Amino acid sequence: MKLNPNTSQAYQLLHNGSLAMGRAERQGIRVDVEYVKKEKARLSKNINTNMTKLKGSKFYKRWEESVLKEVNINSAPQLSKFLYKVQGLEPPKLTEGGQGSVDEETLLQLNIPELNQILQIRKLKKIRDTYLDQFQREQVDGYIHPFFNLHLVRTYRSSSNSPNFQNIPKRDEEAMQIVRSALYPRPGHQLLEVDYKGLEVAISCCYHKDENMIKYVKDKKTDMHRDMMEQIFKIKYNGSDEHKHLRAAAKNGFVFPQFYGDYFVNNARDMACKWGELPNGIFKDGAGISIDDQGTTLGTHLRDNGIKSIRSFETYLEKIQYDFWDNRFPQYAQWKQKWWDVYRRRGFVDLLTGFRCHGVMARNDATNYPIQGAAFHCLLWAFIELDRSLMVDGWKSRLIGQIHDAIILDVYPGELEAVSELIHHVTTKELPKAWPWIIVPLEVDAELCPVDGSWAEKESYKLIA
DNA sequence: GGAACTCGCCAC
DNA sequence: AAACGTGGCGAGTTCC
Repeated sequence: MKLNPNTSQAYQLLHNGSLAMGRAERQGIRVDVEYVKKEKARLSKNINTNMTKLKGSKFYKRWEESVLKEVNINSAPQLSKFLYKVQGLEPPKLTEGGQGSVDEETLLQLNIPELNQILQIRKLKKIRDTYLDQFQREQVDGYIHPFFNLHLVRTYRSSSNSPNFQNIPKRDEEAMQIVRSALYPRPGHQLLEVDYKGLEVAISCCYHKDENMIKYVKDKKTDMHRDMMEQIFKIKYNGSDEHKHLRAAAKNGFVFPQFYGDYFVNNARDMACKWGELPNGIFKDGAGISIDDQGTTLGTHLRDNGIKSIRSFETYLEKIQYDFWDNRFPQYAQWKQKWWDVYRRRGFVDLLTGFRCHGVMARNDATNYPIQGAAFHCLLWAFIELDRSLMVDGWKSRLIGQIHDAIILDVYPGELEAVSELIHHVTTKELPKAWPWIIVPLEVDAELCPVDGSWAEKESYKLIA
């Protein structure tokens, strides 16, 4: 895959982007080194306690007897061999390389207490060895300086390394707390994070111009994921926590994978495993989350509606998939076909931002690359413009990083309001003016940490009053 | 002793 | 007809 900013506009974006990223890299993010050391020690103790417990189990003894050398619970091949060859269990899933998988989803499915213990140890090790270790290793005088690369990704997105600032835990509450509690703004400042809402969906509209999808993006009263939740689970959305959970299941288990090119068989399996009650998925009678005041469970509800097995859920999702592309978003579907045809004829696809993707591509790539790349370029354009503004106007606030569709700043509290307004203006007003091909409104969300507070303490924040 | 590989897992 | 996009990184393993 050849790097090819095909126009001078694209070149300028990379050039100015590199300079802006460089300035953010130089700023860095403060690390509480003492905290990191203490937290690593605490995790180590916790890991040891868990190890001791595990070693006392019959499971572990049987494992020990089956190997010549010492048992290594970090070794996927060793665990796979023990479970599927020695113990003779049926692998619920195979890896890419054809071995019995021992990833989290698989081990949960096997439903063995010792495996859950291994998962707990894995999680703590990940926090300690991937994140805290990295911060300690990479910090200089109490600051890390993550790199933000613009020249490494086939889609013209960015990447980050040393340490990677773009994969800090967020969803898992415990991991999020531990890791983000290590990161701070400069003394007397506060961290601010601004992210585009549904940026890739919005940018996809600029390519395919699907009227129904544009309506979803433009009209705040509509909600694509809520509608899909109602269709997939045959439930009227009521805003309860349980229904929010199902909305997220529809979004992350069907809608987004479909956008990336996945299909109903995988969707059905994933949703049943991830969001259902194991080991029998959402279809076990009486299992799963309750969906109303009477305590009816999702499993029962689906059975009442004729969906009695993963197989029948699959068949049902197949219909929904065809409806999704044939009726709901037909213009998006046509665009995907057209873009693939264009790639096969010419051997490349162009981005709305003046970049060109060459090289061997699979069908999904030809549509995913231009969307992913152009979406990031929106962020990059705003980043450059904000960097310039903050510098020209002599603000004390600084840009310190970027996560594909989000910008992270180190803000001087006295400038918070002015900077907020500037950010809102640049990201949602100036960008669409500069790039007229952006035909849907862009929105941003923000989160703010207390003055001298860590990144774990962020709370939702309105950019403009 | 290091390169290249697999596997697992974190983010968008 | 086919079937999930982009990264970085750690640990284990194999090969040279």
